[in-house]
Amino acid sequence: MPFLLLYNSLKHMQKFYGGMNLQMPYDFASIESKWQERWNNAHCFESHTDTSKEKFFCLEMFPYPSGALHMGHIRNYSIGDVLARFLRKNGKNVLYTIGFDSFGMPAENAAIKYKTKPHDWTLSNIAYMTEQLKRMGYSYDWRREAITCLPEYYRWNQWIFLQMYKRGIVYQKEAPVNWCSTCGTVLANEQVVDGGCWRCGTPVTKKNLKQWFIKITDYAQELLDDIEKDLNPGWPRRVRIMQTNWIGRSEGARLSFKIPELDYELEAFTTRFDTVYGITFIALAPEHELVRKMQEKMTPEDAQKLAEFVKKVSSQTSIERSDAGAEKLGYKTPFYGIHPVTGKKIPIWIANYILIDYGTGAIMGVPAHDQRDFDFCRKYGIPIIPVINPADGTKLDGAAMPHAFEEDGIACNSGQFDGLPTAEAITKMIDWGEREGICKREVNFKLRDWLISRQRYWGTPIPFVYCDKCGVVPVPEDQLPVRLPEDVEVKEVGHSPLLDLPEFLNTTCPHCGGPARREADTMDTFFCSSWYFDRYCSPGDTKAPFEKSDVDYWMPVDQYIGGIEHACLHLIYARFFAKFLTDIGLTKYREPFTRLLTQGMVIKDGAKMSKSLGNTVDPTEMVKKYGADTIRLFILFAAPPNNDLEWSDRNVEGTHRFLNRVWRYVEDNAEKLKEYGTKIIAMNELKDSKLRDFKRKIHTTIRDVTHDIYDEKQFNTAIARLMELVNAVYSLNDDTPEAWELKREAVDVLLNCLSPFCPHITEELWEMLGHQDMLSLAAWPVADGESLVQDSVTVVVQINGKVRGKFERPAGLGREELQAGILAEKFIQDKISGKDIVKVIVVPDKLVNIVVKG
RNA sequence: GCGGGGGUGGCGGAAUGGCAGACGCGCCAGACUUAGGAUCUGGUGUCAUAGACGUAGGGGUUCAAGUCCCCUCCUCCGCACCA
Repeated sequence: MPFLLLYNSLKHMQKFYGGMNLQMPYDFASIESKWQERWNNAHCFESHTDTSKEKFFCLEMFPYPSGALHMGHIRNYSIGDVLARFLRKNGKNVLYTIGFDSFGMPAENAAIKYKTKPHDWTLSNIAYMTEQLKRMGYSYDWRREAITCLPEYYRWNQWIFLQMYKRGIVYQKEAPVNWCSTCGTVLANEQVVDGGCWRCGTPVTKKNLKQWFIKITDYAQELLDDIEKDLNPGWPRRVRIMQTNWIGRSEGARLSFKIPELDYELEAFTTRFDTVYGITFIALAPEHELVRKMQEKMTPEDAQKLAEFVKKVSSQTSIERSDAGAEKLGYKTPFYGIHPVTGKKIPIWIANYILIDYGTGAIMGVPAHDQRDFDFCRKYGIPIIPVINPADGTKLDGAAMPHAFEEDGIACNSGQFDGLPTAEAITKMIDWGEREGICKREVNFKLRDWLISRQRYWGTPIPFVYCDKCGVVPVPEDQLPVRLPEDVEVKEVGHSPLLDLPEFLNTTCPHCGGPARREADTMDTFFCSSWYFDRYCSPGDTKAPFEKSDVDYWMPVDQYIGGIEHACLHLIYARFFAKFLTDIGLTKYREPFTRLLTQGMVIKDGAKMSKSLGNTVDPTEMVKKYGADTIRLFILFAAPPNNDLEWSDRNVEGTHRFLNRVWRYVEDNAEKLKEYGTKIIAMNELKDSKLRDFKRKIHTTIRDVTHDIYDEKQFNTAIARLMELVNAVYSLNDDTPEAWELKREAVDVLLNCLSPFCPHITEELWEMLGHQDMLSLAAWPVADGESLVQDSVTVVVQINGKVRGKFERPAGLGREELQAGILAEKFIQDKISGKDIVKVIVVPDKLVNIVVKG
């Protein structure tokens, strides 16, 4: 009775407040927290290494703890959780957890702005975001969480870095590096996007600094080869192509020009050795080492002019300098190089369009067959000599050509090689050049070594010290971690706070025991994210970054989910790490991520949700209003994972309505459903065609949902199938015991199949129906073959390809039988009377197409 | 410029070469209501009377094309002086 009163008053409230559309027939808030607590107490989602079981490692790109989750995170993790829950229910030993990529610049900026400390700011963000994640009901094994800014984690960054040093793939070099003045630090090549800083967009300039590099280029070929060998088809084509282009392999030859006046041999790389006879100039990057040597031999006035030119070019930002439309600037030096084939004197220029860090930083200029060289020569009046004519017989004229001829053709003006088609010319001329000692076959990559030094505080200290006596000395492994001081005030001083901390900087040399200084630069945070998944396998290990047996069992990741923006950053670094760790015997997989899913952006009002555009939707608010289940379901239903997803408040309500519909049905019919929950009626026991159809619907739903989730990762259609099942349940107006047994079967299947998407409401209803087990751990239903078989089928009849009728037929009729029966139909007879049947196409159980004439 | 996706109702989106538009949103009508922005039922590509036309546009292959082939347009994304 008290319950009834409450219920009625709720109904009244609904009358008055229902208009606000927030009155919930089901109390998602308490249901969701109830089940989150139960899962936690039952340790349901904790996984253990167990080689007797088939594993599945489901991984999501872990977040940067910026303060709060955004919808992009919610989307990413909702996709992952569905897969994790689905596979768990399908008997896999699932590793599914999360962590925080918690080093990096924003913490320093926030520390200045809010007068706090990066450490405190970061950890409090992590605490808040952890609450948000828990509130969403994701089935993480929280014991495995990895937080990269804690010494327990970053000490292994240092350790791995030292292993790389030992193997000779870590080195220090003074080089012109990408500099972001806003961030006050250098950037790796991959972090320069459209000539600007990937983080803040500031145009990047070059700066000469001594920095730490990792020789990722040693792995260029393998990184390239394995894209097609191991990542096809598990990775999206788009990402494979992006990485292939980024690595940028090209085959060609290296040749050299003697410069007698400077006693120097200048090397250049070309992919078009067949055009050597067309060389009319040589061009160097302004940063080339030869520039200094030239200046020494020039008159002071000329040297000064050259210096000014170099200064002008190098002060250009990379956008100004490398934009395809940018003006080509050159400076003619008084020096000549000797053409290696013809022996002619070739003038040497310095040009802004030559890049110091590709090839040798010098080129052979062939204006007739390279548009860039062509533009340059037209501007400075350098001669143009064609050495290839088009295959159609046209003869090119260097003085009259409107643009460079870059296509293949027939060699000319090339001595003994005249008449050869381009492909053959390239091979034969390089063969000849190698025999004559003029050139050498060479492969070049666009990929550069990974610059990992950052002039910042909030990162992993690079474990090296500088000793006046011993030089650069690695910190011994047993002295790790080199701890980052946490109690530090960050100020806007333009350099790392570590430089102002004598207690950090001053140390003793591990080698000689004398006074020494620590390296004050920290590591690029992409170092942290290159192996965190290994740590997930073996969390809390204090003796090693991870236990080999754990990693051998769990790795590689079976499904990785994240944004496309990491295609050429994180996803290349992590692949490189995998290869390195395997090479030193720590692991045995060579590719870390077997399958990759790149989810689309979350869009609102036609633009990516972002704080700067002010079009964000706060997940926490949405969860408060509709519950986690609704938000999860909406985000998975609104679009397939790889598409962009348009946020729609209306559709959120629609999704919420669907869950209410499910709730209402089960609650309103709970007694009946429980009463009849005892047996499954087999298909062959059912006579009524309506009931047989209903039974079939249950099982086709299982079949289709399973396929959509696992094979297609097409969650929107899986959810649509479940909505159809709900509609079917509502529509079955049959009060017989048989019907109730079936309805009970349908509801059980519905709740089970819906549970990966909406784990809370389904657990609650599952329990309401008297189940003793936890739905999250209950086995996924199996479609019963017999129940899938159709009794009858609708056969579409076409005449000349146009639909003219539909007929019910028993399933499984043979071609002839089906054709004869259809042709005998009076309706069809009437349609084709007086015409000749040319041909009849029969697709059993589906279609008959009658081709007629006349 | 090069490379890769896309283009289907009012909207998000479905369709192993075989009934285009599943499912949802929205909209329309009705029911229950004092009331409805709740719920339920029905309808909803376009034009029309039968029927025709419809998947960016044009051509082709096929008994049959949103789906395969060729051309064009539009759009999004990535790379962009890489020798």
